[in-house]
Amino acid sequence: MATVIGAGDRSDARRNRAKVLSAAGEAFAERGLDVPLGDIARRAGVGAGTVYRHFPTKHSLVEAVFAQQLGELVASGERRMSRSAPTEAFFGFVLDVIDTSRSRTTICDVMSADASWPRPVLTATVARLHQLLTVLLDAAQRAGGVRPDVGPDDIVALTVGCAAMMTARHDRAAGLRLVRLTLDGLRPSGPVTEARHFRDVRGSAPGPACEECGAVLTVHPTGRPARYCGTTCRQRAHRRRPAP
Amino acid sequence: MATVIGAGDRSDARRNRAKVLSAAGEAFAERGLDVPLGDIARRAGVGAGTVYRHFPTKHSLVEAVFAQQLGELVASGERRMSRSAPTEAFFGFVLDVIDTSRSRTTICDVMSADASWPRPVLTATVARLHQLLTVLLDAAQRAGGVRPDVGPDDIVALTVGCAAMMTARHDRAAGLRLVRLTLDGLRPSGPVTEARHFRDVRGSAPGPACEECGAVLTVHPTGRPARYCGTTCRQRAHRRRPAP
Amino acid sequence: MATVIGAGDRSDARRNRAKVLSAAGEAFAERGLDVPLGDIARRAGVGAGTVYRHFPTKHSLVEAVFAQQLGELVASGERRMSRSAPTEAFFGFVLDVIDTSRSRTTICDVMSADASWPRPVLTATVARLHQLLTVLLDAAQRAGGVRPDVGPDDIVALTVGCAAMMTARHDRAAGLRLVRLTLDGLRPSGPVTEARHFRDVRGSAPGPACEECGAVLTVHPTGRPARYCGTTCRQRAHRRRPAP
Amino acid sequence: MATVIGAGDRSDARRNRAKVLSAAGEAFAERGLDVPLGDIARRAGVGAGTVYRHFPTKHSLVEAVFAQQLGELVASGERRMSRSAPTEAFFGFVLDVIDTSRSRTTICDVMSADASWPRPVLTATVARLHQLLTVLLDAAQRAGGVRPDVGPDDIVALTVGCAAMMTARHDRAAGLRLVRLTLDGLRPSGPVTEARHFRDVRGSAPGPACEECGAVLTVHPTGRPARYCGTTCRQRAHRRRPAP
DNA sequence: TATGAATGAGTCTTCATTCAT
DNA sequence: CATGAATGAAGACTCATTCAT
Repeated sequence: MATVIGAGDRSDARRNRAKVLSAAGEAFAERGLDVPLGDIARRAGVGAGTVYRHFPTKHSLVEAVFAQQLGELVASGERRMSRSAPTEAFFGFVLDVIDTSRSRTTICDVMSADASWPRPVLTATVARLHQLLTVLLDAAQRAGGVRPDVGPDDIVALTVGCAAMMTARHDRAAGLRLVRLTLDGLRPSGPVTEARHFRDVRGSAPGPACEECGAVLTVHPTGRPARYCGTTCRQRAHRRRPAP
Repeated sequence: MATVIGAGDRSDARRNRAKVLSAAGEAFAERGLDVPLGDIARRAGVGAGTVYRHFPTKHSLVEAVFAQQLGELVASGERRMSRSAPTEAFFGFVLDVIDTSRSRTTICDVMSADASWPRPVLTATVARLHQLLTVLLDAAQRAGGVRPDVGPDDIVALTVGCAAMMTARHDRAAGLRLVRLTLDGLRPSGPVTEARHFRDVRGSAPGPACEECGAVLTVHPTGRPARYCGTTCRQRAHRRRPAP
Repeated sequence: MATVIGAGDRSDARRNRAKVLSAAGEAFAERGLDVPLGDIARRAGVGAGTVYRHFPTKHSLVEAVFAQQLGELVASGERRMSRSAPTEAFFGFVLDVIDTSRSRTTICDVMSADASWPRPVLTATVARLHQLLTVLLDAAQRAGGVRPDVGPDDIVALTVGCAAMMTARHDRAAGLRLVRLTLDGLRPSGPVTEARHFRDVRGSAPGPACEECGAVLTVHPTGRPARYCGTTCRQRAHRRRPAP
Repeated sequence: MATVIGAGDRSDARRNRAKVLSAAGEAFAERGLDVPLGDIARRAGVGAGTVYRHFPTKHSLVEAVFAQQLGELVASGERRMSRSAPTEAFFGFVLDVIDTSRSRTTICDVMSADASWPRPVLTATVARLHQLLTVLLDAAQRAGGVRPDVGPDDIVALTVGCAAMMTARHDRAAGLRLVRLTLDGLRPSGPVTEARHFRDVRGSAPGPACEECGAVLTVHPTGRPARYCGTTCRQRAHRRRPAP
């Protein structure tokens, strides 16, 4: 069991650890989590064993890289929170997350759950991020800057999605434009659709929605609760079900 | 020197090809593109050699799987185009792409360019998809159902982003709600932000935009063309630049 | 998970499996369980992957090698049992195990429990061997050819010890001579020591023995049961105990 | 170019050397010679470099550990020699070696030649041990306490074998009983077998023996010297030879 | 000087691809 | 032809040994 090294150690060790961390960050961003550890070592200018001494598993290296990056995000978010008006802080933070995620494409892999990579990783940092997001969102919603019917989980998903947009659109400015388009949907004066009549519910479970298309369902005080917004969706959902 | 088998061959060969294709589709969806070829073969109930007879490379198998899936999408899109009103057809198609991508998570990997997987893959089918999208978008825009200042590339990026949202939000209905929120931003009555005054330009290059925040820039007929919308953004961009 | 291959497969596969098995047997005998798998593969004239196909772990290869060797031993023992007189069969079998163990030195590692190698291995075959030994021993004891106060576990330990002797004494004949000297102690007319008055108890727990020197203790029907054969041994055992 | 430190150096260096030595002894006993050097260093509470300062190779550490342990044995043997009657001294010494080898299982690896570990190691100490053994054996034999037809090499092999027995039999008392059973074969009134007529030859080459079963061969002054004790053994040996 | 960080060759294992049956 | 066995180039990880602090 290799000894994991803390911050109080020898200066050269600390320097090496930092070199490895940043090399890994770059490598992951450029080539995905599959880059060989040897490449990272070479990029950092150290031997493979050194990487290993600091991060006893490739897994733990991934963990450390993202923990650091998320840590920086959280720090910047906390700074914003104390310095800006609630709404501004919230949107600024989300934009920060999205924008910086360009240089670490794989953040999706880490934050989203379908990642093939074992991900009970990062739990602590992710939890901190989530909490910060909740606080910021809550404040922004109380200030009237964000529609009240979205919850933290929605924001996380939107963020991941926006990061993906930025990645898909190679032009940074164009990508940001799309992101703004998307995030503007969060404002209370947001866009209006056929299925727009969201109930004013705080949190991530904004009341019953059509299981097929997601439209908000009118709640009747009596009768069997509706699952779909109409016959069309009921039929579609039926077709989707596997034959018994 | 395996002979690749076309559609005109013996029927059992065609059947095998289909079996492999569907097994690979499932496997990729469930476990990502990294699933070993042997597993796919086993799942398909054929030998590894048989997979190779039909697809000379793993790469080409990936290609074929997504070509087929995109092909189905394109077909459904074409059906929509001929049957529905332009705006409805456009949004229906995009929603289709997003919604079905849940069962093949990796569509991002294939459509987005930063995928670690070599992707000059699918060129043909992707081109067809792109063209269909262009046509649908154009029609919807002409019908006034979609704001005129977005181009096909924007739509692709939005689609990829929305697929990511669906993946990140495990609740399908909640995911769809976010997607609608996002796509509503495409409607002409879309949301309005400080940086909203998009110029009415078709295509993926909607005129000069702030390189930092994406806001549209007012073009002055004389003088040096602006790169940023203001001092704030200029300063930000400056900080982003690596030290010389 | 590589597919492990049974006996009913392709002939070349079977041949390769056999080649690997015998190469591994030789290699383990010559150089211990630590020989690199690559060396075994080279010795067998196959690729590393082939070894892997047949034995998904190095562990399982070790397992298979010893299972086979023990299997052969068991078979020969069973043959002896049906063909020879009990005492002859018993000694013949034990000598067989000891003598053949020269060509597979590491049998100790597998049969003895302190082997650093994970050894819940082989349980089935070892159990069979143990049972055969029990039957043979029992028959020989009933025939009066083996003193009645030893149990199967004693025989296993003696066997392991004798194998070690053979290994330590490079001259095969001289080694066998020592082994005979040792095994002769099993005969009813065996050697006589100060502590020789073993109780006539069958099995591996032949009644109370001095915890220090192993001499058989006289059992008194009353009083506190003795742990040592005398003051000398009690004192020695005391010195051995760690200070409190 | 680490300087090896002798016994005449600073006292803390000597203390460190001792700590490493004892830590290594424990580690080898518990986990075999394969225990990583780093673990030994940690167990000793020193840095890896310190281990290296005292023992320039892992090999030399092993050497030192066993040299020390054997040294202790030799010392105790010499004490016995001067204090006890010859026979008692001999058997006491051998039992000592066997019994203490329980706490350093790997003595077999060091004393027996097939050890995968390079062993021209301990030559000096082993030679001393060997010499002591020879003296003790000789005295015991002259005193009539040990049969005259065994040599020092036989004793070494018996000792190694008995140590293996102790290891194989987890119950210490039961193990000791087996050991006594075995060592009793060394007494002049030892057991008698079909192949028992050992010639009274001192040393490790006690005259011509059957190459197959080890029985002593009658030497005829004329004719071709016999290699086997009879037709049965000749046939067995023939079957053992590899096909040409 | 002692420490423990760095090194890199060597080991096991995987898997895309080829090829004998 | 289909099958699945063989191949061998990587990749993750270990650890004896060296060397900077």
